[in-house]
Parts: sequence; C-alpha cells; structure tokens
Amino acid sequence: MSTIKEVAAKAGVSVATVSYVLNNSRPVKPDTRDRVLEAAQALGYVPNASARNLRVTSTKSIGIILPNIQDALYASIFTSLSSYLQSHGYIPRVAFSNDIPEQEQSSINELVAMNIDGLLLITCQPERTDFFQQRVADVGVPTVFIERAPTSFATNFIGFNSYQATYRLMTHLLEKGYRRILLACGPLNFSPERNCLQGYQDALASFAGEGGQAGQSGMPAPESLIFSVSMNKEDAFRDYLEQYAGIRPEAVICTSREIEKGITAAIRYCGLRIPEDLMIITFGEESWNNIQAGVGLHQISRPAMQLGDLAAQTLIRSIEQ
Amino acid sequence: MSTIKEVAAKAGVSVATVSYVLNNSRPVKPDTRDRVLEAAQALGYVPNASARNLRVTSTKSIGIILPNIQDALYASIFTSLSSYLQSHGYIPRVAFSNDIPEQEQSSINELVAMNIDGLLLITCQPERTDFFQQRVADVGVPTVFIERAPTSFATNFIGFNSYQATYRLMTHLLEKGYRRILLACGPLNFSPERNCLQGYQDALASFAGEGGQAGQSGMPAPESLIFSVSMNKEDAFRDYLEQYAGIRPEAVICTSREIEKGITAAIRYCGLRIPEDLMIITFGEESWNNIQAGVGLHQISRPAMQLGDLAAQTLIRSIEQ
DNA sequence: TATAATTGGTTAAACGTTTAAGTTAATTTC
DNA sequence: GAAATTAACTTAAACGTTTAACCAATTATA
Repeated sequence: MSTIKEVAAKAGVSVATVSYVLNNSRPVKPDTRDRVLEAAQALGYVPNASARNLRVTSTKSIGIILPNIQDALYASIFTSLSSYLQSHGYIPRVAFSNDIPEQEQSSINELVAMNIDGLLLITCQPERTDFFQQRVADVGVPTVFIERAPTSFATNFIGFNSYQATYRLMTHLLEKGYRRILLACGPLNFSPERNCLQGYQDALASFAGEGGQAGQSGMPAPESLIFSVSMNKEDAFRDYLEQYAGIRPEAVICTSREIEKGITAAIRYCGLRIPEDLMIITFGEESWNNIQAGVGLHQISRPAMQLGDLAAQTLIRSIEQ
Repeated sequence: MSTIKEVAAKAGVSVATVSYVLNNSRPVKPDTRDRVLEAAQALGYVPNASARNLRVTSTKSIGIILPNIQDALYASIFTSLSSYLQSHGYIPRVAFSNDIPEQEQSSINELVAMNIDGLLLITCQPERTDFFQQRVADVGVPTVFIERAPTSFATNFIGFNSYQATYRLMTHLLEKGYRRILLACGPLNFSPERNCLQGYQDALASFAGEGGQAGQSGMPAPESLIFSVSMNKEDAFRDYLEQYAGIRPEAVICTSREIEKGITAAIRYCGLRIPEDLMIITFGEESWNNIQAGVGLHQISRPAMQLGDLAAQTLIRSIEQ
C-alpha cells in the first residue's frame, strides 16, 4: 500500500497539499491539484483509515449491535439500518451479541475503541445498563436503543408497539368467537415479549369484563393459554401439545417467524392440521412473502424496515444536532 | 475515553510498561503489573483500536463482502463465517455490494485501507478481476472467493457443486417419469446459476441419449424449460406462465429460496395448485425449517454453514501459513 | 509607492499505540 | 571484587494522517 508521502513525492508537493487536495479542505491551484490527483491515481493510493481515524474525531462510522442475523426481524432491521447509514455517508460496523451479555459488552468496548460516532443497539441486558452507562453514555457516544427498551434508563428508544398489536389482535379474535387462543412467545425477559403478554392478558381481561356484563349466552369464557419458549422451540411445543392433550388451542399467536417455524413443525408432528384444527397468526416482517397465504398461516406485518429507518434517522439527527 | 498515558500516570510507570503489561509481551514485576492492571480497571481503559492498528501490521480482522444479507443463502454463509472467525480470534468486518460493482470496489478499498488481514468475498464481478488484482492480490491480502468463482484468475475458491446437484436431481426426476421440468434460476452471469443450467442441460441430453437407445415406449421426450429471472421475480414468472399457457411444467427446480417465493406466489396467482398441478424443488439452506414439508415443496439442502466454515478455515490457514 | 490582504504553498505537531534501543540497579560469574 | 549478565524499566521513534501556524510570493488597497 502506498502512503500519502509517496503521493506527495510523486507529485512534487508536500503531504499537506496532498491531504488538502484529497479532502478538498482548502483551495489548491488547479494544476497542482491535477498533479496530485494524477499521482494518487497512478499509485492506487487509498488513505489509511486507522491513521485518519486516529487523527480525526469523527470517524463517520456507526456501531450496530444485534443479537444475531438469523432471525428475520433482526435481518430486516439490519438491512434498513445499514442502507440508511450508507446513503447518509456513514459506514456501519456490525457486531453480534448472540444474546450473551459478555459478548455484547466486549462488542461495545471494541466499537467504542474504534471511535464510532454513534451506536444502534438491540441490547440483551435491558435491565443492567450500568456497563453501558460507563462505556457509552459517559463517553458521550449518541445511542439509539432498538426493540428492547432499557428499564432503568431514559434514552432514545425505537420499537414496535407490541402491546397494542397483541391487544387488538386478541380483541379481534375474541370477537370472532375464538376462545382458546394460545400466545406463543419468546423468553419474557425482553420488553417486546412482555408487552405482547400484557396485551394478551389485558385483552382477555377486558373482554371477560364486557362479556360478563353483556352476558353472552352459551359461549364459554376464553382461556388464558401462554407458551413462553426459550431454547429448543420445536421440542418444547411438542411437549406442550402432548402434555395438555385435552386443551387444543383454536388459534396460536406467534410473536416471531422463528417461533412460528417451531410451532408449525410441532403441530404437524402431533398430527394436527392447519387450518382445519387451528389457525396460526404470526408477527412477521413485511419483506417476508408469506408462501402460505390463505391456508391457515396469517401474518401481522411489522414494518421492520421503517423501524430501522426511523432508528438510524433518529441517531444521525442527534449526532448532527 | 482514557488513554494509555493516563493509565501510566495513575500507575506511576511509563506508557511502555503499561503496554507490556496489557499485551504481556514482556515480563513485568508482579506488583507493578498489579498496579497497572488496577489503574487500567479504575479508569475503564480500553486501547484505541485505530492507534494500535496504525502501529501494528496484523489487525486480526477479516473483511467480508457479500451481495446482501437478505437472501437466506448469504445470511447462512455470513453467520457461519463470522462465528468461525470470532472463535478463532478474528473480528469480521462486513460490507455489502448489493451486486453493484462500484459498491464492491469501494468496499474493497475501505477494507484494505483498514489493514484487514484477509478477505472473504462473494464477488459480483467474477469476470473482471483486474481491480481486485490491483487492490487486493498485489497488496498481498489473502483472499478466499465464495460461491461465485472468478474466471480469469486462479485463486482460493469454495462453492457448492451446483452442476452435480442439478444433474443428479434432474436425472432422478426424469427417471421418475417427469418430462416437463422447469429450471427457475437467477441471472446467468454468476457461476452457480450457470452450473445449474449446465447440469440441467447435460442431464437432459444424456437422458435423451439413453432413452433413444433403450427406446422407452410411449413416453414423450423431455422438454427443456428454462426460466432465468433477474429483477422482479414474481411478475416475471407470472408473465411466463400466462405466455406459455399451454406448457405447464410438471415440476419446477428453484435455485434459491428467493426464487421459490416468487414462483409459488406466481403459481397461486395463476390458479395452479401445489402439489396437484406441479411439484416444487428448491435448493435451500439446512437452517431453513421447511414449513411445507410434504405438501409439494421440497428442499435440496445446501450445507451453507459448512461452506462458510470451510471458507473461513481456508482463509485463516493461509494467513497463518 | 508603501502597506495590507490574499493566494498557494510548507513545516511540524499531534492523535494513541508499539517496540527497538538504552539505562539503571541488582545479581551472577570467575 | 571487578567484569559480565540479567531484571525491570524508561526513552523515543515510528505508524500515516490532519491541520494549525508559518512563510513567501503575488495582488489589492490607500
């Protein structure tokens, strides 16, 4: 790799002039300018990023930390984040936590060490923000939290309104006459899942209240069926179905594509048919063309792309004041 | 952010000593060592990556350039690449080309500018390797090409044997009695798709040859149906189906999940039923739990994870000799 | 015409590390 | 007990940029 020195030598100027030309940070006489550009071109010069970042405060790079990139939701969010950033002159620096706090922390360290201008974070430890505080907030790196809201900490946060979505969906299903609706959600230590659960429960409660007053004749009361899964989704739900052989749900609400996969596989394994025996509604991403439209798999589209855009936009704004 | 200087001051030693302790690149007396560690801890010191990379040759970072992360294949490859790299002490630096040559080139520049130790590349211009040559090969950055083989250039390459896979699948289908088998593939400017096509055609040809000799009675000759799609897949295939209303294929081979999505949507749009009217076989990733198993959608699993592992492993080996 | 302002460039310091070379003081060797 | 070795640090150069400060010509101003 050739350096700025070599370019300067070749063009017969000082390194400063080369720098001024390349960043056009100061006017330079046209023919000197051309000589420099020519020399740079000829040598295939490309400025050393480390050296530049060492000198300059703003690196025009944004850190992104996600649990993973396999889940459709994170993949969508990531895509929109990085395309927004790129189109606004920032380069994204990605790291994955795999939902392991230590990995998240070391990623934070690493990113801050390379002088990122900002951070976009789907945190795996929304309740323990002290590390984040010390490493990011105190250092003054602008941050936007995505999807999972930090509890003890007021900051920029962008996420879906899972509560509303679940509440409305439940109300709709209950009004349609469904009574045994299963909520199949992920681990409850993150706010989106908790909000789904809350929405589910509140909808049930308020429906029961109304139903009690209206006195709907003959209809059984809706049951509260909750299935929160953490690890091996398919096996877990299979067990669930076999254990509670009596209470087959009429509908299942899946809070993600991944859960849906496990659920449908387990359902088939148990010999149940979709949609004859039960219906499935999934919170999915708009990018996902639902292959199965009309045969028992339904999707509530979450605008993941918009979410990503909004988050990136919010961050860039707060960086550029 | 605190610097090594501050740590040195706090511990009452020189910056060199701090560096020696932190990298344990030289023996240091235990109590000095402890003082340094303590000071670093207290200040929350984390070394500035830019400064370090500027000084040191090896950055322990590997560049990864992919077309995108939306396609299931690339997502799987990326996941395995980055987890292999991370577990071997390297940090991945990702960039996306969106299959636009200019973007690929600027990503290459950017990555080389930050002194990556190696490069993993699904290139979007396998025929024009001169830029790559100049920027990467000449600079001496070890590289492994993935999935799309560069033509005019002998180098490390890891990919699926799409030719074999398609050839065998075709032979199998033909022997089962299928005659109108459609190959639905992506743009033919990349080697995987070309290889699929070649496998498809060779299988047809060799079957026709055998069939001619054996003289299979009554069976019509297999037809060659090829559908290479580039942009809007769903619309394109819809047009195809409507245009050739007469020749409805009995089976469709999709070379990727994404193509399958378009195909199935178009098929449904045209009022055809799966699997009654036609069968669909897709080259997919093992991570993808096929929701539809047994109802007309079949998957040939490509071991994307293994591919990624192998590629990363090959690269790391060639870096560490 | 003398002075001020502008133009077009150069010099050198700074960014935060790493590491070769140098410097003590303590220890070993003969 | 003098010379040589070792142990434990320190000093300072180097990595490749950017940019403030400086300087010499040229041009504008009074």
